[in-house]
Amino acid sequence: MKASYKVYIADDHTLFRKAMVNLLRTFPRVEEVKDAENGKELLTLIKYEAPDVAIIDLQMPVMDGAETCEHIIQKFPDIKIIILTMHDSNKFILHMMEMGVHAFLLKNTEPDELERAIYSVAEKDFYHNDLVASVLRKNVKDRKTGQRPVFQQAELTDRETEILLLICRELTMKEIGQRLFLSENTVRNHRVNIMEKVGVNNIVGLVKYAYETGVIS
Amino acid sequence: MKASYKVYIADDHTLFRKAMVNLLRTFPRVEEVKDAENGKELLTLIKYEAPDVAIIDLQMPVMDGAETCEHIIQKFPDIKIIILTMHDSNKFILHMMEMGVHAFLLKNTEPDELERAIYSVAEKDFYHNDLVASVLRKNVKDRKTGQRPVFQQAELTDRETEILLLICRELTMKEIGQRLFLSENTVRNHRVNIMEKVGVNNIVGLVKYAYETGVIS
DNA sequence: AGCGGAGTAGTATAATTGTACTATTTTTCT
DNA sequence: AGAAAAATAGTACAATTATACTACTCCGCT
Repeated sequence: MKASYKVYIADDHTLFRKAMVNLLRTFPRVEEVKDAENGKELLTLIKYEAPDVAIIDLQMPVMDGAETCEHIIQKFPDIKIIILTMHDSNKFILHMMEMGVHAFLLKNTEPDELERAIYSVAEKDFYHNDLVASVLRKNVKDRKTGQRPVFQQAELTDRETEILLLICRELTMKEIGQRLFLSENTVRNHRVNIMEKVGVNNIVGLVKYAYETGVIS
Repeated sequence: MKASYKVYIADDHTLFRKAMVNLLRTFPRVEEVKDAENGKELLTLIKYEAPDVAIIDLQMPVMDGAETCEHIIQKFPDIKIIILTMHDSNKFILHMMEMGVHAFLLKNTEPDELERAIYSVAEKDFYHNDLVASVLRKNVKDRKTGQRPVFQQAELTDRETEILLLICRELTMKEIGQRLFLSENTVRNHRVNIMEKVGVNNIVGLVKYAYETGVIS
């Protein structure tokens, strides 16, 4: 067991990130802190020198949390990952647990829970908390009601993402078809496929999905 | 000119809030920092002892940023207010400028800009930055294109907010009617009125409005 | 050479939303 | 007490979305 750890943090909100750096430096067993604005920047830092723990915001532009984690887990399996997220409803959590992420914290946890989580993932490989427990519970429920389990969540294709973005811009299928030189029917099929994939059954669910996964804003 | 200031901060994300408290304490001319989880709690603190500057997250549950500001400005006109917001697209900024808010910062500003803003509002009553400038520009554009100017934005009634929330939970008008013991028609009328008020013409616009103004998540 | 995924396009029907009004009752404010 | 705002409920029609399928083409992979 190491006495102290290198911790990196990636978050696009500078104020939050810098404040977190400050906070992390107050933790006695954190010896070094670096910060990155997005996933790409974090990977650059990591290539130069690997940390013990990486704290990653799930909602980021440029390279989002999920994508960043995938890279890190594949190329730097020794780095422990703590995900920060806004919403407990997050549909990706289970998927990311399977991927091998080590902890999930809501942004409204207490600083000392973060501290405990850091030491826990560094030493015991995983930090189990209420958020994780509730996601597991939800997954069981989903299976019972016959809904698509969260971890079967498929990624959207480029075309699908493009159409989702236009839906979120308040365009109808007809308008999207005109803009992309596609049949209205094709666009509608894409939308149905997207709804299938993300597990919702109306347009409101799509917009929420877009917000919650960082596809927009 | 005072040598140092009392600063309070209200934000529902504990981790961010606590980290901000830490950060604020590193500012040499900030002598005291207190934090609150929401608007209501902030007002309680203020009633006990008024700060020089209040930093408020626009997106909060319980009592949101806009509501909190209104209270503070009316009852404690000496307190300077700095608003923190995620999105630069925020429809309320102009309205709140008219209300008398003293500064607006995106959550991705640098810590030292926050520091400058605190001293500026405390001494010169206002902190003018790019965000404010861009909102003013947008407003001019809106007037030109004949769109509803941002500051004419009407507030939603309690019932309307209640229904907007249920719409965002992916319920249809029928389901909302059943839940609230209302006619489906009544719910639909409310929705039309909401769409009128917020200046959109479909449900996607409503959900986006809810996200961007902090009505949800 | 054939399989699977992605993208394209279609038909058909049911359900819901969007638009445009009128009208009554209740609450709130002055 | 009277006016204004909010909440309630309705009708009618157009447009869009939701559900459930089939079918063809193109491209990359093994």
